[in-house]
Amino acid sequence: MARPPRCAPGAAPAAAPSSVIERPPRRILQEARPPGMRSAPMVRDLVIQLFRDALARGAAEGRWPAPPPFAVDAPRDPRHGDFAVNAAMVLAKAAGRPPRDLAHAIVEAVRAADVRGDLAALEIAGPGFINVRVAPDVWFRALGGVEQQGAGFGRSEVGGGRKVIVEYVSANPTGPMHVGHGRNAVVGDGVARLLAWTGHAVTREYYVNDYGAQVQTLARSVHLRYQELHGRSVTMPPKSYPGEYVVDIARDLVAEFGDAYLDAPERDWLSLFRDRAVKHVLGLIRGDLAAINIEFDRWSSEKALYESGTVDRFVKHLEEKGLVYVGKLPPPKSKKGQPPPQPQADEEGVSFSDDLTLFRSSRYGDEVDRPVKKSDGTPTYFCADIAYHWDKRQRAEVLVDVLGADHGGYVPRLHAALEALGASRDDLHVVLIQMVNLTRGGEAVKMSKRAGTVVSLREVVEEVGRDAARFLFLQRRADAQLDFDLELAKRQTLDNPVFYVQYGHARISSILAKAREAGLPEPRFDLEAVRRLTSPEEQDLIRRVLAFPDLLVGAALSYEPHRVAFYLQETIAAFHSYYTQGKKTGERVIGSDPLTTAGRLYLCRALQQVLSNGLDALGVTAPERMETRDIVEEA
RNA sequence: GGCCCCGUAGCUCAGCUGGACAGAGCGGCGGUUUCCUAAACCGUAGGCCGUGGGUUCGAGUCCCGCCGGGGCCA
Repeated sequence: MARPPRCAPGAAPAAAPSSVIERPPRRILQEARPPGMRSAPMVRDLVIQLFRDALARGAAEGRWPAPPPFAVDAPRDPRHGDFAVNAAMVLAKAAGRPPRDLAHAIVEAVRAADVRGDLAALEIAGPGFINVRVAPDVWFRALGGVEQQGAGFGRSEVGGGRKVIVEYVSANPTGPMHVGHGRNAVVGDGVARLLAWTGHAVTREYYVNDYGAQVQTLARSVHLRYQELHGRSVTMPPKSYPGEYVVDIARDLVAEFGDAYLDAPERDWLSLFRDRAVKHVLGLIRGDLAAINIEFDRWSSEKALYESGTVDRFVKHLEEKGLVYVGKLPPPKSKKGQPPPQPQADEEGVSFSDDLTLFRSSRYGDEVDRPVKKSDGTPTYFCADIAYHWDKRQRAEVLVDVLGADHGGYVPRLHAALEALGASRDDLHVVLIQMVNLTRGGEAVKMSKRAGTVVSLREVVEEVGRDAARFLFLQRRADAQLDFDLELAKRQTLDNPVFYVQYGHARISSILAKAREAGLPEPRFDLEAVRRLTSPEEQDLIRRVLAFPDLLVGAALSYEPHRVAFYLQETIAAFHSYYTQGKKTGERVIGSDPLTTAGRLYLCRALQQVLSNGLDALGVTAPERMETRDIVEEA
């Protein structure tokens, strides 16, 4: 079994998508909308509650069977009202009645339940949808929640304080981070932020592979450079780390130990050189991460798992549970017309001819049983990794691993391990990160690990800036290949999405500043004022603002931070459109009527808050103002 | 050879765990400015959602086959 690097090799040229889309654990979804758990009443919840009550009463009175889960969604077409409810359609079969017929009955029941008159209209449409139009005042009142919660608007408790460990990056400590690692880091951090926003107790964790073959190779590379610094000429073998940072490490060792290890046997220096090298490289990685504003709560060392005896105890545990046996791996199938394959050890020194200790993962959905101990009795990488996952599972209820997409094949055995050990496979959710293709003005930036032309994350961040790097990494679903154009990322124009969104925030801030200069009162929530927000554009913006908390819940529970990026772009586009619309009439936000102006300013403030909170959830800054650049007219 | 993923507008991609006529950005074409940022907006062209079946009241979304691209195990 190969020892997998834990991050996507973003440097590989022209690779295509491969992914496993996993769904959030079911039990979280079911608890996703506990009634009354939000501090501010959300409009959608109100509709759900009214339908639930009405359906429950009807069922109790025997008018129809107990309702299955039904959907309350905002329809794409605003003519279909504020929400479309499919309750009649999902209930029709069990009730033995045509959907539209049943819909009439349900509408009657909901009308009866709506004692406060929160619903302005209920219509039956199409195959049996019930289109709901909420009374305008319900929307207006809900807008007060934005001011009330401020920087916390959008926070929810759907996580119920559940402990989640998000493991991401976990790049081998053998060199600085490259762009592929960067995407993993930013997505992982985005997932962690979203989970925190939705009431989970999040630990961000980095698994340091500081024990196996890779870091020994690093140590040997350092030793070669160490010899070189003593005036010997060396050639770096193909499987070594030639980077300049390796020379730095060697230089430190020369300064400290002189030539003490120049001709010493490997056993004298290997672990010393390894430990020094790992420490140095982790410093580099920490710096790379800091440059994009990422910090971990915990660095878990593979080596420490061995040294503390955790791995040995874990193997004993597997033996006691009868989950392992001694046997051989099935030999690889020989192709037609080709000689049978010869036993050949893989990177970790495992061959199908060896007697291995195998974990019965095939009982739990894996293709074959996986070795946990090699023929010499030493544990495999996989063994330590499941020991680590088991340890994490003791510390948290839900685990998230952010892995490179080339680890798709690794996922079933992790699931198998959790299930075998008495947890649920759904306790671990894996986010697979696809390749990053770096381009500059449309031209592919050629990268090759072997040729040493991999572009480092640091270079990219220094060139395009932290915010652009973060936002663009979150622009796409994690499991879709990402084209990252350095030229575009750097551009300070509207075709750069991060700029577009940030500019929107700055523009709104500048409008609010203008109002302040004009001596207008600070925008506060005032029902009378916001009731003036009746234009289609304003109504649309109100609904967008109030959809924000639900958006965060959906993004968090499906581990998809890219949804937030899309939401922000769409929302600010709607504002720009509204603003320009007003320009035609000569009156945009600040107008002649004080009450209307107050309502519009409050809407601006609410939008500003939502943009700022959304950007925060992505770890991107929300600037108050942006430098006005002179527009050079081209003659 | 076995397993897995992907295939939506010229390009890059969304599509909220099946819902009502398929969306955005870029690019193309045509417009809008007495600034509370035109670093913006509006309009227009462009898609048998790879393909053939199936499930369903209803499929871009779920199931099976095929074609094409990729990944993992070998």
